[in-house]
Amino acid sequence: MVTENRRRRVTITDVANHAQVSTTAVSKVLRNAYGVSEAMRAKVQAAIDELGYRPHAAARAMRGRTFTIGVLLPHIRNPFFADILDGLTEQIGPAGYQAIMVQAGGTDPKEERRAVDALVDRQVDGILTIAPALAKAELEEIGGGTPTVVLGRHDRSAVYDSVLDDDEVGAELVVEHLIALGHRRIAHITQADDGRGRATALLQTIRARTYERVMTEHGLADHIALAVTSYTEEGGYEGAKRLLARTPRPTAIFAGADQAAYGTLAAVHEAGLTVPGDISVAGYDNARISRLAHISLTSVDQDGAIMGRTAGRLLLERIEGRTSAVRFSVTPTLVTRRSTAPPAGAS
Amino acid sequence: MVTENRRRRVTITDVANHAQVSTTAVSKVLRNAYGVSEAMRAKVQAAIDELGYRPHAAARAMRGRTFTIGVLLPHIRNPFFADILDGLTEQIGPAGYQAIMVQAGGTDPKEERRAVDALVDRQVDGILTIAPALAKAELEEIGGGTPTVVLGRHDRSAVYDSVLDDDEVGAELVVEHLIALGHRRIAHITQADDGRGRATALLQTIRARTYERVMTEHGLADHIALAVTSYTEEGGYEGAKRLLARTPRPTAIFAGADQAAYGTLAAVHEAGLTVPGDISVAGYDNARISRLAHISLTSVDQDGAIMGRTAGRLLLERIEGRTSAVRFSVTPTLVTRRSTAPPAGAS
DNA sequence: CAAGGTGTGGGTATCGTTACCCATGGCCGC
DNA sequence: GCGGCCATGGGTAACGATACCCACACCTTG
Repeated sequence: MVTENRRRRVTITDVANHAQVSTTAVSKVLRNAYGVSEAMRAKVQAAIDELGYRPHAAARAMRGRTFTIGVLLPHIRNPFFADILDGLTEQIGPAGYQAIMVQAGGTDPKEERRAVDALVDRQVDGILTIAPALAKAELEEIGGGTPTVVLGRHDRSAVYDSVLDDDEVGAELVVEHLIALGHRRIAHITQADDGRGRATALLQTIRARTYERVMTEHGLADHIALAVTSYTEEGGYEGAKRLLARTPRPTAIFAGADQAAYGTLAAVHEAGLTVPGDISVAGYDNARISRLAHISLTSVDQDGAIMGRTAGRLLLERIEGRTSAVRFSVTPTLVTRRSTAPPAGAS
Repeated sequence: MVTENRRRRVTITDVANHAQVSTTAVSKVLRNAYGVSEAMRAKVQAAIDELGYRPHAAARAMRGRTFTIGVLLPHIRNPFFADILDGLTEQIGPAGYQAIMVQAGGTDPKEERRAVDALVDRQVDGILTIAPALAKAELEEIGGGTPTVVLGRHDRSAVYDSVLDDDEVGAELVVEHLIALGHRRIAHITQADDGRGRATALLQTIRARTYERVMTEHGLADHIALAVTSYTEEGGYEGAKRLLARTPRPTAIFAGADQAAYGTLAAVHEAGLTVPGDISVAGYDNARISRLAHISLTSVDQDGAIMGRTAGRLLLERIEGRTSAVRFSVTPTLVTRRSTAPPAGAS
């Protein structure tokens, strides 16, 4: 350990001495606890300011709260997560809470579990998991130990809260849009679930099933074409290459996420085809980059900021003692841009 | 506090009882400390596995290490940061360390300081700050208290380590490339520094100065045109709009970061101009999306994974006791793509 | 064979904070 | 006027782990 001229931290005892009161009194002021006179509060606050005292979160964790919310991200490449995080921070910051993030490292449930455990070991007061691939039983175990909000899954649970967008509505919007444009050979790129059990709760499953349902409802069951890769650029590229190799070729590709749509655009271009001339492409998430003129991707917009804010509010409520489970759903909207158009040869 | 059927955590005492040894012995096994026989290690490990024990990081923090590295990110929208983080994780993971991230919330030094303090309060063993806007004095204060690596700044410090790419080389590559293509009216979009002091250490400053220097060296000093906004899509859009309004219009725009280049592309397109027909555009960072056929942005590649790995290595070394300061520099390379071409009217 | 080294295990104080409970004094109501 | 309530402040024992030091057995060496 480097101990050069590392000066000692200011502790609650220093503050207590300086203000001529007990550490208990200081602690009460810090926590806004009951039983503190206005004079006491002022005196202690003055000492805190004077000494530049900050509570030691690790010490707090031994007895009380850490005022920390842990966020589990699958990775930090998806710009949509940034909106969620901004909403979360906006909500919990004023209450004195700090968000810390850990990367789950892909879609491996083992890695994800390790990452959640890292948060639990650090004694966070609440956990927000974003689109976790974990089994529901594991999520419930986590939720049983720490207030938890799960974002982006359609499970219903009694021990944790859910925040999600209505993926069924979103996927329907896209497929109906493409069909309305005149497309019939519409393909879909989805993400594999490496779960061992039923994955009906995963958003990629909902999006894929809805695609199949809407196609079927329109009598297009024979044109269903799925590529099961992943919601990444690589996945979109790989999936599109496979779909484009089919005969007859699809005239539209609905990628389950914008990230995958970017890869799709690259594959289409590489195949010497144009968007939307030869192939229409649509995504899901409405990431900022999708708005750029050069990409101009038709996509489904879900309000990440609201989802993040809500997740924060639900966590604070649970930390304060709520035990009933809540489910909050956002209705998405379709944003049509230049990446989708009627198929060649349509009227 | 929710205390429904929250079962007690397995502690080191439980493990010690179960293995019929002292807690000290268990602690030694956990830390791989000296003075443990092979038999003892096996016995304790068995008890740990059997009980599913995990050390309580907060309790550890009171006396020893937390095995946690804190990462300060300006925000999580820049995909380049993901590469850095992947490199870091790859390096520190096998050593038993976990990375936690906090968002600094823009370029406000106050917010940044708050975020770093949050890490310090959580007793992380080391801190990696990515392109911080903090004053050098503050960074040194932090480095004096916790092993610190600063990424993306050109300061030289005796108390923290630096990891950076040679921004002078990178910027020179871009400007020379554009000049070689035949451009003369080359503009640059840079990021404002809200620092009160000299900002010569900030990478945006180096990139901007180098741009000016190379222009001057080629006798193009009269054509220097700077837009001072920020390294974001919005900043690039805004900056490009201003630059395009000039008379005569520039024929090439060098955006100091890919994110800003995306905004530039949007502004160029919106102005009814084409890339690279009317305007060449180049960026810096070589983000993955820049490789997409639809964007195909000429950019400067800096190897984020290596930078992240190196930062991790340096932090581990410092935690182990190194006190001398180290500076690690990566030499960037230029990746030319279709967004740059000779100006209209050039031979 | 004594003296000292070495390898291994354990006892205990301690980190900074809060939960829990007790002490005190003023005030109220009967 | 007295019992009891309330508001306020403080004392103290934890929380779970590790740093530090000591105890002991066994081995080496002169």
